[in-house]
Order: sequence, then C-alpha cells, then structure tokens
Amino acid sequence: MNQPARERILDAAFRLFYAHGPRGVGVDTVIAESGVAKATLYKHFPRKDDLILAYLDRVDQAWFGQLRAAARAAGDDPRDQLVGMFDALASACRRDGYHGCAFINTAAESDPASDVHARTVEHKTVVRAWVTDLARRARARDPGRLARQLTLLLDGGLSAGVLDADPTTPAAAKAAARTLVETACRRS
Amino acid sequence: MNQPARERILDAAFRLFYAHGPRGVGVDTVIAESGVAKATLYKHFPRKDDLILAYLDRVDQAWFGQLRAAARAAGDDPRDQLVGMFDALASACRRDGYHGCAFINTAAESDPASDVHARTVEHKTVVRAWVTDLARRARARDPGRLARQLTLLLDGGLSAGVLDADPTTPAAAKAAARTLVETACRRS
DNA sequence: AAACTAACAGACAGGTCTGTCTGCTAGCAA
DNA sequence: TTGCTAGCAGACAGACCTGTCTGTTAGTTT
Repeated sequence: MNQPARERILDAAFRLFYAHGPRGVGVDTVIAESGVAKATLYKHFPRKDDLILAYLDRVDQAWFGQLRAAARAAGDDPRDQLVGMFDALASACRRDGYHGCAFINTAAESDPASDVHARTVEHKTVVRAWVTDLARRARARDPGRLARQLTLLLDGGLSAGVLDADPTTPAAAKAAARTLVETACRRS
Repeated sequence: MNQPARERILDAAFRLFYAHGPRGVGVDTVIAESGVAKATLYKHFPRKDDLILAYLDRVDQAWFGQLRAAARAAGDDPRDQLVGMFDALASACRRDGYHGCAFINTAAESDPASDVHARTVEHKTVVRAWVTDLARRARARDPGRLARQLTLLLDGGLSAGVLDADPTTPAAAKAAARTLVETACRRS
C-alpha cells in the first residue's frame, strides 16, 4: 500500500492482464485491485493501450531476464548456453498460474496494425537477435537459422505449457534443442 | 444466401472469430454478417460458447485435414511423412489473413476451466496422438517424445507466422523436424 | 501563508455486450 | 383449413466497457 500509485497499478495490471488477457480485464477492476483512483490511473496511462504496453514492457524485462540468467547459469560454452536457456522454460511452466506467453496471448487478441502487435514483434525480434548472437559465438553454420529453430521450440513450449501440465514437455524441448545445436555446430 | 441458416452462421463466425478472436466479435456482428435473425442464431447456439465450440470443431477438421494431407503427399515412408506435415505449416502461414493457431488464440482468452480450454487440449492431444503413431511407425526410439518435439515446432511455427512474415521460418521448422526425425530414428 | 502536486472518491456519458422476447412471414403436412 | 416449423426483424433489459469530470484531502515547496 505504501508503494507509489504507478507501481501498484502496474502490479495489479500485470497480475490481472496475464491471468485473463488485457481485453478480459476492465479498467475498473485494475482500479479496485490496486486501490487507486480512476483519475490517477488515467493520469499515468491516458489510454488503456498505454497500460497494456507498460505491462508488456514488464513482461519483456522479466522473461528476457530469466532467459539470460538460465543461459548464464549453464556455463561459458555458448553451445551449453543455447541449451541452458530452456531451463527458463521449465521454470516458467512449473510456476503457479502459468498461462503461456503473455506476448503471444496479447497479440492474439489485438489488431495486427496496433502498437501492441508491434511491441510483440519487437520483443520476439530482440530475443531472437540475442539467440542469434549466441549461435554465432557457438560457431553454428547458419546462426540465424539455428536461432529461429530454437525460438520456435521455445514459443512452442510456452504454448504447450498452458494446455498440458505434462512436466516432460520442457525436457523434451531441451533435448530437441541439444540435438539441433549439436547438428548445427558440428564441423563437418 | 441459399445455404441453411446454420451454415451461414458458422461461415461468418469462422471468418470473424479467426480474424478478431471470439471475444473480439459480438453476436450482433455475426448476425449482421450472416444475414440471420438473432433468434435464429440463439436457437442453433443457445450460448455464445456453443458457437465458439462449433467454430473450434470446424477449425479442428480443417487444420488436422491439412496436416494429414501434407503428410500423405510426402510419400509412404513415415519418416518423410513426419517431415512432410510441415508443408501444411508453410501453406498456412502463406495464406492471406493468417492469424496463428485458432486454438491457442482462443484458449489464451478463455478460462482454463472452460469447455473452450478443454476442447483445445483435446485437439492438441488428438494431433499429437496421430503424430506419435507416425513416429512409432517410423521406428523412433521414443515415439512419444519425438511427437512432442515435432508438435512443439509446429505450434511454435504457428505462433511465429503471425508475428513475422519471414517466409524462411516454415522452412527452418521443416529442417529442424528433419534433423530431429533423423536423430530419433537412427539405429545406433 | 499560499500555491502546487499527487492522490482519493465516485458520478456520469455514451457505447457495446449477451441473451430474451414479441410479432410477422412462408412453406409444408395433416 | 389448421397447425407446425424455420426463419426474419428488431425492441429491450441489465450488465459492463472506456474515458471524462467534479470535488476533496494531504503533503511539499516557495
């Protein structure tokens, strides 16, 4: 309660938007949940879309941070890091209230011409660029393609995690990643 | 206009729901687009959810049919079929107005305890069972795991196709599939 | 003390949503 | 003719949506 209003709004929005999708949550609910006046919310976020974008920024920081942390934890070899980032997927799917990739979910309900959609594309692009860089350092034959394949697995895993509590799924994704990395980095 | 009312409703719902998400389309819009009376719609589909479920059934038939057709077109060898089904992904992403996996999109905006969510899980389960069967016939070491990995790639590709018009993505997915199939079916 | 800022509380407008209900028309069967 | 079914047209209720606006309270700066 002692946090500044902006933070309280974002906290509530994060929780509610992720659980029900931005379109499934009314501004009034965010207000009630954050204990903030309506005028205050609209002062910080003039349109609901602004709040959604701020929400996506927060998701971006959190998820990208987890990916990098998982990669770093896997050691110094870039090939291990490419595989290790899939540990972030496993943790995410295990988390209570896991509901898939916030970006994909939000983009699904928004106009392809909207800012929200653009922000999603940007997020995925940044992540893939980072993976591409790792793949380059791992001396993959075609770093861009390997990065694309790994992010496909990642996004697929994020989607599958919602639909199926099967705990072996992230492990299968990780194993597939290892196979792809080894194949792409083998000096033949 | 001469089609029975039920078909006209479903046609309009299919188009509108896929483009904007079921939650993004009002019943009134479906009515206007299908040229049907409101009472008629509610006679065939007492709740909006019933219409959404019918929509998902139609999507299931269409997508699963395309997957099987693509696999069949790849020849008799089950390994080729496992790879060949990715041609359905490429066609789907190329299609105008492509908007990702209708099931994932719909599930993203619906309660995890809802019928809609359950139907999505069912769809993904049925597809994966079919892929598992193919993997078994391909003599994969662990058919269930290979099927899981391939469907992860498939779902990832469906998501990526919305966010990025990059035409090489489906090809990268297919290449990854080939690598995974070859690795899983190699008698070592 | 005066002015300014941030925030709270909540009414309100104008629109959209789902779902119900009343009436009307047309074809078909007994 | 009588009754049944399928459908069209559209009003209506009640809830919920975003965004605006008025007015009040408390703390800080000048």
